[in-house]
Amino acid sequence: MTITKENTKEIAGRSIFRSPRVSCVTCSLSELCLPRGLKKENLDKLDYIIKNSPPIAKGNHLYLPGDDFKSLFAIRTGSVKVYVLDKNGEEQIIGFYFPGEVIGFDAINKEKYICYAIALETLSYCKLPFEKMSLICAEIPEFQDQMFRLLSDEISTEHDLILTLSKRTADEKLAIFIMSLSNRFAKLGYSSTVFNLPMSRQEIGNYLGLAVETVSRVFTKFKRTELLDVDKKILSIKDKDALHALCGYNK
Amino acid sequence: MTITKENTKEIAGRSIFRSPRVSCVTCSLSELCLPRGLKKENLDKLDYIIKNSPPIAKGNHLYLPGDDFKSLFAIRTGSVKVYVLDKNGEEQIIGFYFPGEVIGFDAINKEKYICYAIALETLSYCKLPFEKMSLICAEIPEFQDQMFRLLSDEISTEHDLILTLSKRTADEKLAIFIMSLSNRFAKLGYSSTVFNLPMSRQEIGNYLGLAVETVSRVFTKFKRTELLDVDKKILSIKDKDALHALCGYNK
DNA sequence: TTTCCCAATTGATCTAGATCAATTATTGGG
DNA sequence: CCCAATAATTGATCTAGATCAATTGGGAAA
Repeated sequence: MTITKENTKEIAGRSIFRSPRVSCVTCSLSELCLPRGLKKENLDKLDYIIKNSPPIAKGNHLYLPGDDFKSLFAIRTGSVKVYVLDKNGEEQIIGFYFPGEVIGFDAINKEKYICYAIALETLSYCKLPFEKMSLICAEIPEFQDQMFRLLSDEISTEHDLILTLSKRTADEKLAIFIMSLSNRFAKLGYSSTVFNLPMSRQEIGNYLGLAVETVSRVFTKFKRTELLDVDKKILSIKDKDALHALCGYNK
Repeated sequence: MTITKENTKEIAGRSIFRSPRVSCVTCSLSELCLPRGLKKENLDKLDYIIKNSPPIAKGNHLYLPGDDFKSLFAIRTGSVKVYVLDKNGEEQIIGFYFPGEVIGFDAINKEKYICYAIALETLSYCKLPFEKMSLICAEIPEFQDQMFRLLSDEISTEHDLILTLSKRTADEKLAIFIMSLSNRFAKLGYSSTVFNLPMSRQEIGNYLGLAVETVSRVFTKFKRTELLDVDKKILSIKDKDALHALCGYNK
């Protein structure tokens, strides 16, 4: 099946789903997201251009490859999977993204999105029009700095993934993956030890370059050796030190 | 051995090595490098801040992890290997860079370099002081655009590497590697079919997540099947189509 | 030129993780 | 609530590529 914007259903704008107009000034993510370190008056400028979009349901796409690049997207709640399709139509996952994280940077150069971005669960997000952002960058040095930092951060994250993929065993890959989630959730103020896995085992395997069966077996092994518990989607870390040790320097 | 700036010898500034002051305006790489698409008058501003450093010899480091981040580096001639050391002190190669390419982006966020960058052969480069670059970005919109494009490009390149590392066979990895070099050399105006490999087999393997022996065996196989010839460091592509086919969508 | 030292190649064997296969949850649609 | 489709687990086997081992080749120093 070819995926198009048309066959990914948008949630109806029913009042129950209609989020209040959220501003960067009051957003709980402002210390993680784009606004980090910006002064109040600059935040207002940002608020002026950022479009606080209505939530979309699980399974909907934020963008598709080939769409004209207009905006970056900041995640407010929920999670996103970014992937491409290879020559055989096989999904190849590039990353999972959570609240406070910004996606779409890889489209800047090509002026088209080159990946698929799909909501793994009900998703609310802010749309960041890139042209306008560029203008504000030129105006507010702190904001330009912050943009460069975000881009740089994305590059660092991918360096880490590169090292994980090319030099680690299945056990290490999964430990690194879990610790990465744990750390990101902790930053968001959630528990670092008990959390929900919004993606399937299949998707974890795909992302880490492992077969599903291997992911499942490593989870079973980690349960047996009391590193963690995982029941369906709920994961709880029982021996953080041991997991951390498996990660080596990463994470 | 711990690597420090001190034990990487700088080439003496002997007249034979002293390069003429090269400006972006006259540089043959200006259509690939930072200046791409900039108007003459803006190029002059760029020239004013860019430091055209004296060449360094093979084996010298451009920067070390932990050094304060001051500058990006644009390669003028020669090639650079960027790597980190893992917990066991093992080298982990992040990338190889050639003329017209810019390195150091991953340091912006941390304000420290996080990788090693070493010259694989005699290297000439331009030093791009980041603070000053930021100022020019705010002044010249085209220049800001170009900076964003370069960062975005780096992210795309790493996406490609991620896909290569996690989903490809040894044959495919090597084909992708060779085609990537071929394409980059072609852009520089060099032959796309005959070129020099500035890195060792060991380094190719490290970069692609393969053992040296595997790299050697795949080269032998490619020679046997007439895809290419490789004698020591000189590689010549004999069947570009077949190599391209092995790459799938990449490159 | 000779010697030393790595880099590269080639062969033999081993193993982590893939693939194939079967079974048992789970989930979502009607 | 039921059923069909899908996700996850577990077991058995296979294989690409790692590892171990030995040999060859080439370049730099004297």
